Amino acid sequence: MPNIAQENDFFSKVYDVVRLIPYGKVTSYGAIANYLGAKRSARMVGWAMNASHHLEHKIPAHRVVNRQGLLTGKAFFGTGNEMANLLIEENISFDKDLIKITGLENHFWDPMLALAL
DNA sequence: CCGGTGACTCTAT
DNA sequence: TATAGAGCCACCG
Repeated sequence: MPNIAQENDFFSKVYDVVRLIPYGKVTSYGAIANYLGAKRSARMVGWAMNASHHLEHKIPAHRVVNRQGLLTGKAFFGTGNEMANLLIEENISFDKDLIKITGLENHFWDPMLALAL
């Protein structure tokens, strides 16, 4: 059972959960928000990810996609298909456009279940 | 303190 | 199957 640091900041909680995403797995903004008790606040999770770029802490933000498995944040990884490439290296299957995960259910990691709230 | 902003998601048309 | 609108709420200036 992983231990989530008792962070008071919403962002920090988000980061904690994202860091716990296992290799080869992905989750959604909404799932994280839901786990944190703010299921309608997926936007905040996305925003935290945006801010994470500015941090020194490494966050596997590429493992966080939207509910459809769409790489809505790929542009934030700068050039090319870096985000998709990172995921492909983790055996995540993509469609030909390298923008959407196929068989998302196979790769989905739900913090609510995995962390057995 | 107030309001704009957003890497989302759900619902209705 | 698409598109559009509304709700959501922490952060920053």
